[in-house]
Amino acid sequence: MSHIVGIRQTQKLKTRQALLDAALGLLEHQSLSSLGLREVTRAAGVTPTAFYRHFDGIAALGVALVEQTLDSLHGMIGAILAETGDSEVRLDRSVGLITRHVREQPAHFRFIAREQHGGVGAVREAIAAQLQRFAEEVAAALAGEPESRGWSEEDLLMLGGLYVDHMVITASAMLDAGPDGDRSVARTARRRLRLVTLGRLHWLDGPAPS
Amino acid sequence: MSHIVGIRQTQKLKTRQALLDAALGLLEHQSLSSLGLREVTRAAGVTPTAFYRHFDGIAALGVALVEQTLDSLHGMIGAILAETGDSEVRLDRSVGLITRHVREQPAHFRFIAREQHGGVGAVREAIAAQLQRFAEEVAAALAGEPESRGWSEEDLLMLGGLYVDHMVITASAMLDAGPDGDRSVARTARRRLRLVTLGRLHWLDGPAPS
DNA sequence: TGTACATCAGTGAACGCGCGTTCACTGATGTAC
DNA sequence: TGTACATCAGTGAACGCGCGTTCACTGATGTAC
Repeated sequence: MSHIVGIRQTQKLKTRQALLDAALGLLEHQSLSSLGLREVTRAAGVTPTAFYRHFDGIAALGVALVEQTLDSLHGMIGAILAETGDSEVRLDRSVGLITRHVREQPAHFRFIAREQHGGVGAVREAIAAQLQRFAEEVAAALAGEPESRGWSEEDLLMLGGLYVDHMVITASAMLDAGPDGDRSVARTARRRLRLVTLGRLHWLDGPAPS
Repeated sequence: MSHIVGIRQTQKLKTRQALLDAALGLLEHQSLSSLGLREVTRAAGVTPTAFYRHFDGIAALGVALVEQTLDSLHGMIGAILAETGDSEVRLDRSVGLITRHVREQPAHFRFIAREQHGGVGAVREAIAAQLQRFAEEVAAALAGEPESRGWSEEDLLMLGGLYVDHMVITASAMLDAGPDGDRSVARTARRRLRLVTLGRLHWLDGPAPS
């Protein structure tokens, strides 16, 4: 019981992380299904054989990458939900937070956008499950706001999902646009959010949803 | 000048189409960047060498596939825009049209959703250009409606893009959900559209957009 | 219409290469006493 | 603390395989006269 973490385990985790980091870097310009095991180990500085001490294969590494990557998105969502104040200001800050995170962690967002509909089933499912969790978290936060009085669970989840999907779309658009296009993408994202917010405020005016 | 189309040209086009069809079929379960040239020619029933009579490489085939595939989406968008009548009914019909098209041409939608953020730059750009065109078409159609009085060009384009993005998201969700999930995905899609429509109707009530 | 030549879509053999996976191994770390 | 043994993360050689691309070719189609 002596060591809580031994030298061995520490080193193993370091190698594992090196593999994950190397993979994420390589995925900037290709997709997971074309990523080679030898390519990853070469970039990580270990032999191909060592890979199998950590993952069954590239698909398993992809799933691990989903967990790790979505932690960073989770922090961002938390920060957005913590925003308070006038809705126009909040909306501005939300888009600002997305912009900053995308610029700080471009590889993470690119990975999620790319593999969300990518060729590796297990990874697609892992991403879908995490984004679903995010949508539920957003829905739960929305439920606490006065604007949501009278909303059904289902409608809150619909709106939460809409926000999450838009976050991914906006991040992806920023990546495609490059730093020079940030302002323009942010401008459009703000307008889209404003439109959705307006729809939200008048949701209960309309005909009963079917 | 005798023949408008000779036997040779006809046969060549047939082989080219066989390559495109074979590729689209194979892309159901993988992404373009992992698709092999030999794999495609094998499925199309020609030798690997023949491929080069039609395309420079897999990326060029991908771009050709974008053109072909988006023609089918274009028809769908036209059908949606042609819908008239009460907004609740239109919205219902639009979602119905998407559902039907997705079930009839699943490979086309899957390809677009997957490669929109995929690993092949030329293909990503081709898809982005076509979706931008679609957004402009939708914006032009929206401009003619009475609900758009007072809307700026920029806002119309923002809304057009929002509709197009949602069409892709909905189609992708249908594919992921499988036939049994169609009803539930359609239900959520209708609500999202309804929310956006409500936002549209109150767009000019809010503060001046910045 | 018939003939002689040109074109060119598709063939089949060949190439060098990097891939994923296996195996027996090494030597540092961990454990029992 | 010291010793003897067990564990196991990472090594390095080897394998068979399918890949993309090249090349000279064939024979049906097209063209000129």
